[in-house]
Amino acid sequence: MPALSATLTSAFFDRDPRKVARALLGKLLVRKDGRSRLAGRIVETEAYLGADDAAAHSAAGKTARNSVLFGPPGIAYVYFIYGNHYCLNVSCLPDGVAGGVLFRALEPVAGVEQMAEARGIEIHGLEDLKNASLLRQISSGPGRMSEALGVTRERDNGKNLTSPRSDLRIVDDGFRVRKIAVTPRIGITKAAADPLRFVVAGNPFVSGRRPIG
DNA sequence: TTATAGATTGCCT
DNA sequence: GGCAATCTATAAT
Repeated sequence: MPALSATLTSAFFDRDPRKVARALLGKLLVRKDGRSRLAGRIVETEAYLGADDAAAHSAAGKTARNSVLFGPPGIAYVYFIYGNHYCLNVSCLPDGVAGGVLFRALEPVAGVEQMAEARGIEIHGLEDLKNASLLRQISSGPGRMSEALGVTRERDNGKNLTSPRSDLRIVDDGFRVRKIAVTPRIGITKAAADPLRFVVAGNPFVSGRRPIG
């Protein structure tokens, strides 16, 4: 990791989820797992606004499940969906105001083989490490990237992502994305037309059939 | 107490 | 392209 890397602070998340979702593109999501370090570059996010967003988990008010979204910024909100998958979000806006950003896809950067193993994908040698379609299966989708990084509700929900000692953090290593595309969000039925999904244009690790841009 | 939909994925045809 | 897997929250009995 370059010398000028910095963990994002709570101030970064203390603003409109649309701004946070856009600004997160190109940052690194880093997991410290014992002696190993797993990292992926964020290439796809979705903004979930508070009270005015029918598709947001916070839309119906505060419950035990979604309380993190109503708390201070920079906290991990992890939920279990369809009986199969975990999805990772980060809370935005000040304590008392709901809002968050869903992480949807990563480009694997470090610990690629361990992430593949967590996904049940076999990687054998340099040949596979260059196999784009194989690498794509590791973390191109919210459930996939959570599995690759070992994210679960039990382990990570409520975790402060802005603490330097956290085993799950978001790091700015100076990388800047070239172009950002904005589209409607994926897999929702309410407020489905709103352009609140942000992707790195042309990046092959974005979820879905083909790259955007 | 029972039913249903859900911020998904992988396997089937 | 269709659909099952399988947990959770919430709505409907």
